[in-house]
Amino acid sequence: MTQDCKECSLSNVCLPNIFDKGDTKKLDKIVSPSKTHQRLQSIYHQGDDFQSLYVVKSGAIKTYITNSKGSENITGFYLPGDIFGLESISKQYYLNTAKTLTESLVCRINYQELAHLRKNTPALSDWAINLFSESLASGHDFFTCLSQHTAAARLANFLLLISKRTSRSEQYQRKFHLPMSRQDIADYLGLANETTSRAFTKLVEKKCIQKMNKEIEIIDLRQLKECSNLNQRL
Amino acid sequence: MTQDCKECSLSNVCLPNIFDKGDTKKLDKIVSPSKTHQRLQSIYHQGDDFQSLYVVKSGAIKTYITNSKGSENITGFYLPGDIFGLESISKQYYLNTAKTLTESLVCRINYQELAHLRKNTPALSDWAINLFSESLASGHDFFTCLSQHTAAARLANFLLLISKRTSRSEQYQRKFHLPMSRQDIADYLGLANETTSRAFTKLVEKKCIQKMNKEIEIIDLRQLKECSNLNQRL
DNA sequence: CGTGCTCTTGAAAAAAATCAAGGCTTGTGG
DNA sequence: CCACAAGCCTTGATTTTTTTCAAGAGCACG
Repeated sequence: MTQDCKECSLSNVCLPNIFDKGDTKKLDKIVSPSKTHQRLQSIYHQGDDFQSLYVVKSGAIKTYITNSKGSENITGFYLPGDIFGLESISKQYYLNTAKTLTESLVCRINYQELAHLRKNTPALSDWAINLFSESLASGHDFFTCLSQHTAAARLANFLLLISKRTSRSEQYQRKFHLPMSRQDIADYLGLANETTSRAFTKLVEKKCIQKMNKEIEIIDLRQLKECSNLNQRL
Repeated sequence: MTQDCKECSLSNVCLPNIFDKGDTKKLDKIVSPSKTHQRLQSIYHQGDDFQSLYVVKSGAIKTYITNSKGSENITGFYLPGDIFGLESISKQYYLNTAKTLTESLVCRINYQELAHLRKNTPALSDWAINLFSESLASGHDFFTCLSQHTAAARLANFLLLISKRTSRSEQYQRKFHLPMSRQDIADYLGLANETTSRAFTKLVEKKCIQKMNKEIEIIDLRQLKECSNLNQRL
């Protein structure tokens, strides 16, 4: 399954206008044709040699490390348009394992070749640096999520984040789909899955949200923000 | 208090060998002379326009956001050699507030001018990208810290991280100083300060560590790692 | 229409937060 | 140099929250 980056529906998200029409050919050399992965398939493993960055075209990805008790510490969820693998560049091995949550389409970018292309294309460096900063910013959001004390506050925070990221803007998407299981959310928030489930129930009882399995609808955004405990001046 | 970057004891950490001797002059133009900040002084505030990155020369810095209950969610601690402010580049305003934990010496790097210099100095882009990846990797470490369930596991993780960062290598420093208060650690780990204090006591009782106020000594590294619950294959 | 999941709920046990008080440090001023 | 005050850290007792263990409900799929 091969295709050009310029044909890609995500091209404006992924590589915004830094190449001329002709230049996308250079890109096609370093980007492997995107590949369909079945549900729960690993893309790379913790400890593998770092070679490539990846972009989610469709579906959803989780990255996690396994702790000594055998349970997963989830370190990130990635949705369409997101790039993953960035944190592994400096150590040259993957710091975590990446696995699909649903059937997903993923492009692979050879990092060596990207770095080489960057030398002759200064704009590519600007793009990369901005991308990194966004990635740090989204990590920042998740920190605040985890440092909340109560389960309901953590979950409210989490839902707000996913809602915003689903919309790919500063707006909150009112209805959205959670591609991950309750257990994955629990592993991400540092809670037991039962606690996560009860936190969902609590948010429903408070009439902040409605849910139909993995379909979430925010009914009272203001109150959900209140539950999240975040200072929403910003 | 003015000085050259090439005279700086951190120069190999901060800007490793990418400039010729003469080239550091270019740098001196964009780096403000490092400034002494008193204890608990703010360097920038959440929401301020983003203008500069900062490097810790001595002392220690915390970044935090204030939640709706008025307590602090700490998003990072920065030790000598660390750069902070990176997560604010993409949004162009500071995502958090930075404050000194102790009297500190901090350099300010004007970001606009750095970006400009980068255009003519490709090696600077490589350096920047590596720096970002390291920053993401260290955020990654902290995720795993927060997603531990028990207070003692979180604290053990935290101490291991600080120990490693203090040594500025892959080694764990056996004796080290914690520049932050117990309350700061608690705000960072998402715990009450009493719980943090009790977790310290527990690690001492288990003979993992010894402590004298803010001076920590690891007596049994293996057991401390066990407490941290991390899978230490890597 | 079962079978195997995930998700939810309940009850009991464990952990953490809260409230309260006392001890230890540090810094200041007599 | 000592005494005292303020703040930080620790500990205890109680309340609240979360985890754990157990079981049942709902859904997806063959």
